[in-house]
Amino acid sequence: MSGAVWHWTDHQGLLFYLNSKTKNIMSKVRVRFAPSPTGPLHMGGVRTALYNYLFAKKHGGDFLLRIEDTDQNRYVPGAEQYIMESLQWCGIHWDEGPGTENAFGPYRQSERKEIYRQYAMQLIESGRAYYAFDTPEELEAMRKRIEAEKSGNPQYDSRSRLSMKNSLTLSGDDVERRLAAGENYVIRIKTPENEEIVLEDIIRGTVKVHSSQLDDKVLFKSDGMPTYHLANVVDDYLMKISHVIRGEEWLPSAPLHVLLYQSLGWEASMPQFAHLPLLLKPDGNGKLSKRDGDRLGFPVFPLQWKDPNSGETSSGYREAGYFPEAFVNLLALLGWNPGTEQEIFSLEELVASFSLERVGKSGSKFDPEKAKWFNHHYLQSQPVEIVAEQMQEMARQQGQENTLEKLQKIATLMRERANFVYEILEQSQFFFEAPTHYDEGFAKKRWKEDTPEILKKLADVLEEVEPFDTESIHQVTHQFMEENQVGAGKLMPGLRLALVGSGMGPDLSTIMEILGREESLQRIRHAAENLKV
RNA sequence: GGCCCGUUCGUCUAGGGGUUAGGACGCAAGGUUUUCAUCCUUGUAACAGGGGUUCGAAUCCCCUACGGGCUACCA
Repeated sequence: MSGAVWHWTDHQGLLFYLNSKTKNIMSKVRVRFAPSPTGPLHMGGVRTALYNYLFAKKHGGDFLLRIEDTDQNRYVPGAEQYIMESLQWCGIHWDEGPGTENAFGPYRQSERKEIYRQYAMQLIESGRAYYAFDTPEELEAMRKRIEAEKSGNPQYDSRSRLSMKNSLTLSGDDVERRLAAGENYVIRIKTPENEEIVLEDIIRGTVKVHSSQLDDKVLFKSDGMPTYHLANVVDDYLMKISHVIRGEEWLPSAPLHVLLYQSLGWEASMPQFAHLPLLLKPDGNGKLSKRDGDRLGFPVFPLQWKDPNSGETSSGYREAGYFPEAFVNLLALLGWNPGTEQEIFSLEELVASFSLERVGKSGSKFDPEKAKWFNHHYLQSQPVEIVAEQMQEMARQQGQENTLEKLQKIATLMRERANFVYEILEQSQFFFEAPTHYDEGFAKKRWKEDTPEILKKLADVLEEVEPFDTESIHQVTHQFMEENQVGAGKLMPGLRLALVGSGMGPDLSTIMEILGREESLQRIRHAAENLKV
């Protein structure tokens, strides 16, 4: 948390901010989520998007989606679509993005190509950047040389650039000739030699880096596309982004971005930064990565993803049976907390409670067990109609056809013991088919010599129950126990074995109501005839 | 290697000079239940280490250790 930054909102949701550099600037909150379509978004990316969204909505601002596809070599077909579908599934809706027509668009960097060149040229003209003609081999040789000499960082920087082929070392004529001849070139930033770069991070406070540690990063590539660094600064400026909320992996290059704002003369409208702690692998160390796929025993992706190149499929939270509400809830609490003991939050509640000041500094490991607990909660609070519909669909895929009415009864009865809809179905199989075998251990303990006789007698009584519903069955069964001097501990386990096939499950009267008279009696009599211990 | 960031129960975390260091998940025990599960109750378990500053440090400062990120014409 930075001591130098305070902010508060008014009722219009405008954010006034004040920091040590800028004075009393009033601006609308505009944030962006800027993924690269190089594959599926993993849960860490979704969390970044979520925090951006929450922050924007909290302050009545805009949330934009910008596709950072400046690396044409890494483009993966379907990735952009996947990203959008993932956000939509989570309920994270963007105000501006690909597909929305707006003065700030387009929102794909590949469609903004010409814009960047103009600013790269501006930097060249003002002496803040320069052309470089070095080949990959020459770059490699330079790194090796510095490494061997131990004369500094093996990088293209204010020291080494003087021994390279660029518009700082070459004559003006030579540079002109090379450009005219169409020789490959890049544009690099000319990092100041001796300057302290200070940035205020909302989460981390003041971060200082000396410019001598920074290298002359490529801003504009030989293929005519900008690198992330240039594109991101130019777009954030043009799109009037007020806060850059992104992963901690960007912290080391944040000083470069500050330098770019300064060099382009945009320092007064530079956004505020907030670098989020990373999501870590639950086993061992390191940040969670796409490569982790299903290796850890739980999905790392919001939605299932099929890699178009390898054909490999990675599972997603949606397909694993998670409700988007649960996924969003658990993600929100991974790195942020409200300062109260509330843990269950709807998206609306998150919007109301969220603040960057309460985002922690250290990385968090994801706990699959707690994820299940969240889903359990949302399974209980879901309208039972929805649960039944999902059960119907799942059962249908397994070739089972059931009425919604029956499934609703089952869902009501069974869901509290399940974490996922599919678990309800798994634990409810006895509703759909009669036991084909009986749990041996349970039978051994509870199926007594006289159990078949008692059950047959009970079946005869149940034959007459009217109506055949939970209440009547319950009443008649208890009356039966009393009249026949049979305790519940004696009758019920056997009855359960007959109806369910094992020693588990909910209330037997309710089970019988759902099964119906015919099926219930058939099961009881079948067990009485056939089960021998 | 260099630069930067971090470190409270197993995990997510509260707590920011004086607390029995709080909650949640998990785990364990007990209760409820005709069974299993749910549910309820109780319990288990943490300030990385060392120096300071202070009457007093989990909290402020320094060092160490450990972990992480970055170090591409990737984002």
